Amino acid sequence: MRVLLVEDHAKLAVTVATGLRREGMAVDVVFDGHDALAHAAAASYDVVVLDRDIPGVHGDEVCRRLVAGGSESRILMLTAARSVASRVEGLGLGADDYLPKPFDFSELVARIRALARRSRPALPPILAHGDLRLDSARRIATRGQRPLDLSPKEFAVLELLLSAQGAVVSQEEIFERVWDESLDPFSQAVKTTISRLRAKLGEPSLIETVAKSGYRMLG
Amino acid sequence: MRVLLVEDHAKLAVTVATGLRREGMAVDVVFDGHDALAHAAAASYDVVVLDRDIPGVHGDEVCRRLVAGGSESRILMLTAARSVASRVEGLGLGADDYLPKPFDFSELVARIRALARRSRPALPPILAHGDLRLDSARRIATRGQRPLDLSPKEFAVLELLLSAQGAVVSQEEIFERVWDESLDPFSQAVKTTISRLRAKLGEPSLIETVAKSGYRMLG
DNA sequence: TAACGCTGTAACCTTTCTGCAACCGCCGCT
DNA sequence: AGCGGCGGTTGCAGAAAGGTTACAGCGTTA
Repeated sequence: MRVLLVEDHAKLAVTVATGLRREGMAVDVVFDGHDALAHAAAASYDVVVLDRDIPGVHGDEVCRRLVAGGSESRILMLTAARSVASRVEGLGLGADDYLPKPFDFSELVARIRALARRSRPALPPILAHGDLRLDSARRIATRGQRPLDLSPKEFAVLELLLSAQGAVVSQEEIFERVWDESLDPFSQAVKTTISRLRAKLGEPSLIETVAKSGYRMLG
Repeated sequence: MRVLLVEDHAKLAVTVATGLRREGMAVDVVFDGHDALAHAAAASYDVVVLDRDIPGVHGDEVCRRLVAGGSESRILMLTAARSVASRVEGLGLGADDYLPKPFDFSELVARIRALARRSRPALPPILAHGDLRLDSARRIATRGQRPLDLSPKEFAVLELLLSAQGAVVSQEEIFERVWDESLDPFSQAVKTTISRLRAKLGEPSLIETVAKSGYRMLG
């Protein structure tokens, strides 16, 4: 695990760095904001431990630039003040965690570990078919780059068709699996919904009608 | 945080429940073992606070069945005896912690919190989503640089939405996880709270409504 | 005690969804 | 060619869902 420690008080910096190394982390130390930015740009750290009050570029500014620059590193801010106001500021800058000084060393270690462990959120399973994508958990559908604004019923029907992987799905099955019994079995709801779906999906057409049997995804 | 309190001593139950609610927890109370099992099966609690000596099904048995049933909840046993032997028994049944009566209220709160934390180890110290940040431990929320003044309920709902990482969260689930049973199930509390949250979060809008299925964080 | 903040209720308004029904067009059969 | 069946399309209206706001009860605070 790689850690960048940004701390201008030499003595504290050495103490902390040594302690972290003893915990098995690879620690680089810099003393001011400029070096911090330079190092962060040059190497990829899992966690940047950033004292707020440092020479050169102020910690807040370093934090802001790291975030703005799309850094992959997690930022743990060390704040001297413990007032609510300063906490709020810390949060607003985009840090991932913060720790008021003075802090307990074991707590610092625990927090660094927690940040490093935090992996990028696992991507939800996505149904894809050609350039069409359905994210069921988020209820988002896209065709190519274009987001599709689907109603719940439309989404459900499309989800069903996609999960059939190109096999034909009969109207009856669609009806049974998307609607409940309260609806007239001779209802035209399915064909209406398919029609609206086609309109929203756009060209080239993705839903094929198989005469007298049902529908299936093309592609 | 949702807590199920199983305690047949009415007066004590009310006192404890009130105290826990004041700490911001959603507390359901039942007085015997049967109800305890029924409730635990029906809803998902973070922590079950279980008096050992209760009518119906004995506390030990409730505990055993919860564990056997693969419950996600953490179990905190309240035991009358304070002997080491009873402690061993309690833990042997699968409880996650135990507390001998009489106990200090603040200790109960601390233990519940500790258990809840353990059940959700993945929650990062600071929940972030775009320029929105929540520090759950300190109950501070900011949007960009601006601090948000959220009420407890608003905070809880926002926390839930954030932790869903953009997935859709149904109104029902929000209701179950933020409110307790004392509230009418047809209550409009959720939509009211969402509305107030939106107003406080400001523009651009961050909470999206997904028709007939719930809400999700945008972005 | 007065003032305040939090929260649920209710009333009212707006938006969205969705089934229906009428109409259209294609195709095959007589 | 004419007809009938099947499927597609679309305007419409009722219903349901969601949003907003004022207000009241309650507990806490000054």
